[in-house]
Amino acid sequence: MNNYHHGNLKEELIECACKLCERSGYTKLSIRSLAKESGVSQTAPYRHFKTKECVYAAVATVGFKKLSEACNIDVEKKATKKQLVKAGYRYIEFGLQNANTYDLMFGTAVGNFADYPDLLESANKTYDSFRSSFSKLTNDSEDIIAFKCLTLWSMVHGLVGIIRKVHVVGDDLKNPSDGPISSARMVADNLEQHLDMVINGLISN
Amino acid sequence: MNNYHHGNLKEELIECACKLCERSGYTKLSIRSLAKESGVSQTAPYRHFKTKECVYAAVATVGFKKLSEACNIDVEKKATKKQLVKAGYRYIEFGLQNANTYDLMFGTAVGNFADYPDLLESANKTYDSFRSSFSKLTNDSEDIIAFKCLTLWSMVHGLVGIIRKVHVVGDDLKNPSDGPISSARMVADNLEQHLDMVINGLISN
DNA sequence: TTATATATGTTAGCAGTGTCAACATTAAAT
DNA sequence: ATTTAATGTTGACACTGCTAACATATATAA
Repeated sequence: MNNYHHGNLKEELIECACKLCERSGYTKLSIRSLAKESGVSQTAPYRHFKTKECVYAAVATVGFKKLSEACNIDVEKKATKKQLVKAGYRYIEFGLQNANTYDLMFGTAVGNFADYPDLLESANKTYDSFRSSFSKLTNDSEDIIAFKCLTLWSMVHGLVGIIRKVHVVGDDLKNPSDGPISSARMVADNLEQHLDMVINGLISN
Repeated sequence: MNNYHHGNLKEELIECACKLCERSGYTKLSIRSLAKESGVSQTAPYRHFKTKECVYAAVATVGFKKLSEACNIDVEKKATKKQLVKAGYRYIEFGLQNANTYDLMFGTAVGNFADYPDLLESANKTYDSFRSSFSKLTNDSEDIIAFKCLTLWSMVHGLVGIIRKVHVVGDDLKNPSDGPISSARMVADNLEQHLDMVINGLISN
């Protein structure tokens, strides 16, 4: 009960890392700053995370859980097309509003998910519920479902990346001067059309 | 003509940076290693690049030029749907075969393209030729074209990201143990179907 | 209960990094 | 020919990931 041992360091480090990553991006996160924030010595985090990449993996794991919640795909009920469009919309919203965390989840900072069982499981759950919902909209075979699911996922994933990167104004690509969110708003009005169009193509084919 | 001045340092640094970035990823690149490779002092690169991000921007600039070439969209001739599908295919191929460079072009390592005029121009050219080709397939208004173009671009961009990240095997996402290229091959057989499906949806609507 | 083993935290330090200031040398401009 | 600007060098600072050696608290077992 002495304060030599923190008692809850790992959880606090993860929480702190999530906050720091989302606020400033994962490149700005250092083990040392993490330790300082938790009022602990520079190398204490190494008792809980072998490398910095392990910290990234922990943040990404939390990220996938949040993404699942955000999309809020209810596997029990029969999914409708409208629900699916909404899930796609929420996916994009999540990607834009948690851009730095999203980088960690889909970028290269965490090399191989297989090295991080929790992360792998968290990512799989997200995808499974996505695919499971999709399968209820069609009588296609599993192969075709996987195929179409990949198409749709690529669509929303790609939109997150592109929207964040550019304004599409006339003939030019321009960087958003006012942040990704308002850049997204430009597209948001048409976003459901995008999704609807693609989903229609998929489920009617 | 003495060897105190290198004479061609900037070009050599860029070339070297491109090579190192593509080989090992941009995180492994250091100004110092770059200088060493060019046989010059540690801080010499700072005469040509104010910060490390400027080096990244230079690599990304070259990347966009290569991407344009790879897609090989001939603006003069009238584009066909087949050509467009092929361009999409080549886009994905480029993204997979130059994954590390692609990260630099579409990731967050280079913050604001507007800070790097060459990069902005290079990126704009790539997009312009893409959009220009697309516009020849339809009689839609410019707004609709931009809208559909964004959809298609997101599609291929998203596929690059997703294919690199995962194997889709049954119910699970699995990391490719044998690198992104062979992971892509798994999808490659159906890739033209993907693109064809989406493009059909776009130009027939 | 006491002894031991394990988990967790600390201190000191290495090798590497981006970046800057001050200085040296060469090429370009006047 | 002299000045100026461009380019390269040296030395240094603050920061980083990470390791080894040591300290302390907690869990386990005798």
